Amino acid sequence: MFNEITHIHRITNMDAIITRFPPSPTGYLHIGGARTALFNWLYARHNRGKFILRIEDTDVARSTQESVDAIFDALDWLGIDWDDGPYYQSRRFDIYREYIDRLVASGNAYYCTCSSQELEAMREAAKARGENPKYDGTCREKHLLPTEGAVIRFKSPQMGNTVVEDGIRGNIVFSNTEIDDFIIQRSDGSPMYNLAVVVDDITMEVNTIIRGDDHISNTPKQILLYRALGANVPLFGHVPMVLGNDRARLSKRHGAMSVTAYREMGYLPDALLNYLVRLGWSHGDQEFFTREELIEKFSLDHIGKSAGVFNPEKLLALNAEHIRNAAEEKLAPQLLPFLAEKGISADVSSPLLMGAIRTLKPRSKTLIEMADGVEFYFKAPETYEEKGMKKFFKPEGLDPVKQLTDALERTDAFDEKSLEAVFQSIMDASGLGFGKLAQPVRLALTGKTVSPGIFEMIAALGRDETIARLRRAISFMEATGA
RNA sequence: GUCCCCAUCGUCUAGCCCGGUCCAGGACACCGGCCUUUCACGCCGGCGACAGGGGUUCAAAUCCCCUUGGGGACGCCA
Repeated sequence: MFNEITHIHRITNMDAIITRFPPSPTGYLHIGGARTALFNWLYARHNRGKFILRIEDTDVARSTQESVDAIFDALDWLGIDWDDGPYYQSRRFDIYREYIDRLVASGNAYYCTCSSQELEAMREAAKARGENPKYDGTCREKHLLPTEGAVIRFKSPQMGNTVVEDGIRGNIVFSNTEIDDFIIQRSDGSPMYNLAVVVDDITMEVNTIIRGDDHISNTPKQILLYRALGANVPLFGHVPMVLGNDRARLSKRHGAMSVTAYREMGYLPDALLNYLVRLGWSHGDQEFFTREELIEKFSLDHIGKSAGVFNPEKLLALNAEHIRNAAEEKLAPQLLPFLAEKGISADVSSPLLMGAIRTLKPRSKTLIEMADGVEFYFKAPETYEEKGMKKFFKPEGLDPVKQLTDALERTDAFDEKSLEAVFQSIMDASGLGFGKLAQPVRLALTGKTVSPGIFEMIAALGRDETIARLRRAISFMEATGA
């Protein structure tokens, strides 16, 4: 795919790969955009190249500062950093003007005064003829001078082909008859997309463009622009798009599509990154990747060509796996906000938090689930689960629980091994099975019938709190006649 | 409508470029079982795909063509 020949031929500056991510700030950063950013970022990082962030806000009417901030926020959370920028196209109009002037001067562009009604009529006429709807070239040879309200069009060749050498798909041939004289400058003097990107990529020396395959049809136009401007054409790689479960292009109706929504739902950025990159890229049978592995192993030649369906369930499973594999110290700061929501303020590095996280890691698919599971460590139970009480707070269990509590009070070591020995001695003495002893204790400690393993949990909770909770439960049992 | 892209289990994919080792491998989901103090984790097993048709070849998931299906673009949006 990206073979040696292609590299030597296309990229003249051999020592650095320069990629970019150019979002237009018309909303939050969505899943698809994040994936594109990720591919470019990974490719640059893998090759020790440069990654540029550029805000494409030439459409002043639709661009907002809130969107810009939301994009920064999302990229920051994902840990996608940039080496250059952010550039704002809205601040580069002088540069575009200069290049447009060059195009007009060299006869590669011309002024056009056709009205939108006329344009609409042309498209209809072309369609009626069974052709691709396009501008018919009315003003092409008029040599119009700049006038109020005139646009500038690129004079594209009417014969021959333009071929896109795509690093992922190979060559894609377009007949130039399909490419019309597209507008490069609006009547208000602002540049249009195709012109602005090309000028930016030329001036920023971007030599590798990885983007969604919805841009394929723009590519021949851009190549024509590069040539007219006498610039080197960069290497293109069009990655397949992400679809919703109905195989339609991803949109809001497919559920949570903003990157930050996943932060709020308790996902780890590394899990989202892992999922997104695997949607379209593969490395043999490997499914789980750390961020470092991704940088090390990412390459363009294992990007598939077909569109993929976004599967939230697989993302969830991957998130669980990342939680399981993450260090407690790494999870703690990310968990804090979720605990805060429950009114729990914990010290990031407290032994209690570390222990709590350790016991919940294998049973939490999200940080929200983890926060729920961790809650009891910080809040002693105020009530006991109804069906648990009926089942486990029974008279015959009272005595063993008392004995266990006394025994725990006399125990120095509070590690899992010692705790197991203490339990064993009570079981031996009372003749009770493990479950008969463990379940009442679990209920006493957590208020619930479901929790982490009894020994790891007690070890994490600590002696004082464990005994206090057991005593409280004993009084409760005695008071209710259990 | 015109042009372009794509096509392996329900989904993400390995394999395809360099045909035989593939009666197609992994993962998610689902179903069984094991482990077990609860819930998970983990482990074992099951279900499940080369879109269809033509070629080429001793041999095709792999190469070629057609059909069908899906997606994208066609804007004074990006």
